[in-house]
Amino acid sequence: MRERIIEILRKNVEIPGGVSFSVEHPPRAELGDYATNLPLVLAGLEKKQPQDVAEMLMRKIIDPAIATITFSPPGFLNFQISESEVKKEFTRILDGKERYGNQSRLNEKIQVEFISANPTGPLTLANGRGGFLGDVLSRVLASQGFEVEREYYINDSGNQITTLGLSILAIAGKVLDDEKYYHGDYLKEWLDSKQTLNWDLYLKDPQLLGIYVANDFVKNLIRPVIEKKMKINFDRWTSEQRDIRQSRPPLTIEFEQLAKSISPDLIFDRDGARWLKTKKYGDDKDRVLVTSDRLPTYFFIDAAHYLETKKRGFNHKINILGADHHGYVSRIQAVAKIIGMAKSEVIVMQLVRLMENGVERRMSKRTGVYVTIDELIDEVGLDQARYFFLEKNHETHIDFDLDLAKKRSKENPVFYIQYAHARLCSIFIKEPYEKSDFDVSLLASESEDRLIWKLIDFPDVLRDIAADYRVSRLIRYAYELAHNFHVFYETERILDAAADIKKSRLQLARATQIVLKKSLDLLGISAPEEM
RNA sequence: GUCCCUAUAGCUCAAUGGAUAGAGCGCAGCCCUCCGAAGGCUGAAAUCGAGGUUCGAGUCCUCGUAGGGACGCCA
Repeated sequence: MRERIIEILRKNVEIPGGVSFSVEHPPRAELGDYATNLPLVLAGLEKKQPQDVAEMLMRKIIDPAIATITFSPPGFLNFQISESEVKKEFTRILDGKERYGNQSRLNEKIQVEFISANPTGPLTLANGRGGFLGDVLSRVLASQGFEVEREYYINDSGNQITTLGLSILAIAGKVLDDEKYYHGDYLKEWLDSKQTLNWDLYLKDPQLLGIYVANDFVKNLIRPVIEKKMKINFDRWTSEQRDIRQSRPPLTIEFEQLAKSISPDLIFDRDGARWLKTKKYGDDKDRVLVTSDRLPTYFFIDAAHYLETKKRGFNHKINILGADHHGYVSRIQAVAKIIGMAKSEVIVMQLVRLMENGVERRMSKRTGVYVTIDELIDEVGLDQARYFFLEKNHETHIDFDLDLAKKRSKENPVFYIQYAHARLCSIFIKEPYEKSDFDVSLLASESEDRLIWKLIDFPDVLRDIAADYRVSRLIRYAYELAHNFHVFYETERILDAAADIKKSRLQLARATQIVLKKSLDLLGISAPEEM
């Protein structure tokens, strides 16, 4: 509906290009359904009084969707939407059902890479946070017409894999233990599950053992948790080893040649190493591609990975990373520019701190005492876990209160939303839904009006999320929708109202059920029919 | 030392530069002869500090203060 207002404004008024103005709900409902600051904006531009501009605009804006226009100081126009237009939008919900709020296909491919945890152990809470964000964001983007690929990148080679192999050797007593090795119980469990191992081979090549362990971890510790516990599915599990390092012809060489073709000095040798001049693209220093030991760095491989993504037709990539990677952002964005990817975004998730009895419990992959995401889901439930992680914007730190999360308290916001859905379902158990005509003018009480407007906002919410990736908006939306419904339900009678009113209220309840269910589906939170 | 994130009610969080800063928890109360009280309603309570930009700043800029994080030819 907001887009419709903007359209109407542009159709009736000549607005210079590049001028940005707002269309939003006014702070108080009695002012109108939508408000714009256009008079203020244009007055500033044309050096006129906002009120004069507003009066001129009020004469010009004519559209059947707009019933009345009023001016309010210092320079806003308030619109009241006509009843017929409200009914039209309302009907779109009932007819569109679960497709309400979707946009038509755009023919634009986006890759969302997320989680991509090191395969050296089970998934942490931070992995969980990024996972839920990527999952919901992918679904919202798909609803807005983008062709989305969800990618999990397995870092199954490199130094941390060698360390993993050495860690097993240390636990088996074959090499001396070291502080930098991994020490979690899961390593011992892996070792115990193996009858015989070719120690001579692995002592000679610890990375070989690391690859073996990492593959097992992905297969047994990571992938089942993602798919079965977190209920997240990926379109592509990309292996660093298989898909990037062993690509023929080598992607790394292709990247290097591409960089050289842009400018020969982008690649240079210094101190026996090979460098990429990322500084030229906004990084604070240049970065090494090949070490003086002639080994490609993780960064070089990642550059090759970006190139591979681009070559498969993606001109837009969203990469969701943990907070510890923030120093990595500018160099990978430099790569995106070099390979000519049109849009590249890196979302850095801020930390999750685990609080227990008022004190922080350290999370570390190397101590083996941190709480894993599957453990958390087992304790608090998937719906709760998703809600807690998605509730806050990705740039805020989360203090995850374990005690509170474990408590299945009645005041829980998840139950609040689910209860609204269960209440709706119970209405239609008593009175099976039938499509019928209805009269919006009979839904004129404050609680009904608010509920209707909340429903109509839904497509705008999805549109906003697709633009700024703030998935927490959808959590808020679902909560507010549930609240508006609860108020409506407490204030107005549905089943024992007069026949014509009942008919209209049942349509309103139906529309609410549709949108609430869809919101929960997008969030990956279950919508129980009874509880 | 450099860089990133954060600072709003007792606590956890909202608020595309817009009108009287909103919720939940907690606290003090009220509402089931009535479609599900896992609900509704009422009340007390807040923008870290100092400048600046703007018709207008919680929001943008500068400088402080405080908390968290990152700074390797590791990944």
